[in-house]
Amino acid sequence: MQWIRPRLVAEVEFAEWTDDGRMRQPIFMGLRPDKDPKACVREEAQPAERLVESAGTRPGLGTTDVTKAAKATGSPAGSDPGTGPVITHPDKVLWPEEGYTKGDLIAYYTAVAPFILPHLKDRPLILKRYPNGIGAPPFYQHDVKTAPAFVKTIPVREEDGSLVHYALCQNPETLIWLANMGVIPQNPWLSRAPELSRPDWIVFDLDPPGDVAFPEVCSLALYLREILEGLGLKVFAKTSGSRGIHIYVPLKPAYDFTQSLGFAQLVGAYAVKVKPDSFTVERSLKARKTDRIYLDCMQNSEGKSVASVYSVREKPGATVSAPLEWAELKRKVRMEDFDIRTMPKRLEKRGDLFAEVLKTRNSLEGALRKLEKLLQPGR
DNA sequence: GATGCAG
DNA sequence: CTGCATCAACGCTTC
DNA sequence: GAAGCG
Repeated sequence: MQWIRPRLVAEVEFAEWTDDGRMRQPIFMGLRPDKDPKACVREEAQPAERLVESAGTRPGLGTTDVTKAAKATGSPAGSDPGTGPVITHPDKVLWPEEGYTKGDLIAYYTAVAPFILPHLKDRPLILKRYPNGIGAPPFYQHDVKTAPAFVKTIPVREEDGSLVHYALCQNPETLIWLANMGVIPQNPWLSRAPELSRPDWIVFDLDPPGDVAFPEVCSLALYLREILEGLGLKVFAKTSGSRGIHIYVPLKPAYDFTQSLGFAQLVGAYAVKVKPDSFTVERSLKARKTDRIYLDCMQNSEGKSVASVYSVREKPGATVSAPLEWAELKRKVRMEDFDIRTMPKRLEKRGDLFAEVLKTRNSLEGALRKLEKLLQPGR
């Protein structure tokens, strides 16, 4: 048993709700010093909640205040489902160059929670944790053995027979808890519970080498869009927040990973066939020509993840993965235009430009027929 | 960043 | 009590 | 067989 005194507690009001119970408008009240030294909270590790709840995951209304909740219920903070996340070391600097702290990260995710949560919902998360900031080595965590009650997890049987409990991010509390654990980007699977072996999107990662400028990446993203739309697919783009562009092909969850990966690789082969001086699918860095954009299709394997839209990246400037309208790819957008400070304003102004991704359900049959025709020798 | 275990 | 290890994994490649 | 790659 251990006693923790939270130095600060998050004050977040969750005021409005959509019909299906998702948060619409969070009001981040900032971080408040814990004034009462006696208001120590006993944080007891709990076995993570094992059930996947489709409904009823709605977090507690009102101010999420650990201290108050603990007092009110008289029970240990971690064991009360109505209790919010405990924030530790909010002043810890995670981006040394900019001086951005863990508190900044938490404030960001709180602000964008209503927009990012629908994209994370029901997707197992691969936690990539940076407890000591982006300049120190991170570590990965798949199995979430202990977590507060508000964190839902889903058991997944691994190939070796072992059981791994993946976290699902179903509510704002979990988002804050993750950020507090040093999780900077959110890395969800490409499939959702309960259909974990059926991806509901394909991602093409256009990853430029050091000597290809961003406008060139944008122009090739537009070209890949032409290819995919020519196959009859509705597709969407976002910045990766690192150097490249991610193109999403939303799917009806009807294919397995072998099929979606196979399709992605065929598209990759076709892109290289048509523009061999621009694209490469060569995975080895050494064998890869340094003036070509790496079209990474291998991310579409089972159990892999791609940094989600609105994820903060572990990069200088605390850039975020930002959805783009196709017209924006033709204009002068820069990766650095979208960061931890500017994204909330853009969301307020433009709304969720990736909302359609969750409503679109492409089929692959027709596209595959067309693609096979295009790939026939002699064409 | 949190845990659990060795010393 | 302090200190230290642990916290993933997949297909494919080249060395 | 090990190590690199994303």
